[in-house]
Amino acid sequence: MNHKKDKNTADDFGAKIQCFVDLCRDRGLRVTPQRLAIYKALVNSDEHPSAEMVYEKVRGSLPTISLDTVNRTLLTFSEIGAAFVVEGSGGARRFDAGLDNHQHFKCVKCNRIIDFHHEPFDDIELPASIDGRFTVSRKTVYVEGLCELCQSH
Amino acid sequence: MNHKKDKNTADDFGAKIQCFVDLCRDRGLRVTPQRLAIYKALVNSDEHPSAEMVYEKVRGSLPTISLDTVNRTLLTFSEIGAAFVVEGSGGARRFDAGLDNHQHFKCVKCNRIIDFHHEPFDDIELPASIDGRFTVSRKTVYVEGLCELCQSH
DNA sequence: TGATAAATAGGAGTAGCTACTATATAGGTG
DNA sequence: CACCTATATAGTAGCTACTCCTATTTATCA
Repeated sequence: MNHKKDKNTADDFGAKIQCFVDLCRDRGLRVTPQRLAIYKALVNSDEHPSAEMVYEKVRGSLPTISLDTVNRTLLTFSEIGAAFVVEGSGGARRFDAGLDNHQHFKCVKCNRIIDFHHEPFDDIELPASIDGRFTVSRKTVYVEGLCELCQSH
Repeated sequence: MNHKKDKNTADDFGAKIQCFVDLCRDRGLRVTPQRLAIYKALVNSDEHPSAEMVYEKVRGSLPTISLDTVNRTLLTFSEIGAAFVVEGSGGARRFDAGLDNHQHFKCVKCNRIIDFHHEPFDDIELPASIDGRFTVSRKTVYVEGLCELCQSH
């Protein structure tokens, strides 16, 4: 279930890297030592790191790498599908008066957050592994994509 | 369905404000003109504003208010339950290699993001109002609360 | 109405990007 | 297999979104 709990076997790991290299070539991206190191650091992390966290890891093998390269590279990865940005993270904190039950759709282009309401989502049943282990204060369905204004470009 | 589509009637609005005033008093918080103005701006907004956006609105009636006050006040509101922070917003961008289907639990105290996997969540059915209107690139169940380490304090 | 604990304004400091430019290099080509 | 060139990188500067601090103001209660 937890795909990162134990160290990946050498074969697993090699396969993932090969996959990644193929993906880069496929998209016409060069396979640089920086990109490889950043990808490895990301795959070997189980904390959903920020750019800063990846930067600290990668500096072990590439001491002169810059934080900007790490950030840019991680964004590039999310464009080619080698990684993704954890939902809602990044950018300014947003507030909601929370007057009614609703869920959020976020446009990844213009950053608008649009409410919608689908009753079945109002009371999601969490598995016991979560409910028992953590104190849950909020659970919701979260949707991302392009809003109607931004898709017409 | 969309609770903010039309202007609230004067009565609705008055009731909300009264509710808010009662809540403040209940929690021993003073009802200041700043707090009222900020709350009104939030309730009348349908964009899930950032502190900056609320700041711009409130400056109309309180030209000398500071951004820090707006930020601090909005956070106070979320502590007393008069508002809440939109899931995942705020803080640094976080990355995920996305090798398996999984959902995220975020600890609001230590900011760790912990994977969990519950198969029924892998393919959530969105209502037609969303699927038809937007280009959806990502949909997930998102859970927030206190992790096992942080609840023991 | 006066006292006081709480709240605010303003400014300084910090984190996390983001844009820019000169240098370096991956990978195709002859 | 050395060269060429478009792509990528390092380093720096600038910007946004907070966050912390302190002096001043003010909502509330006696």
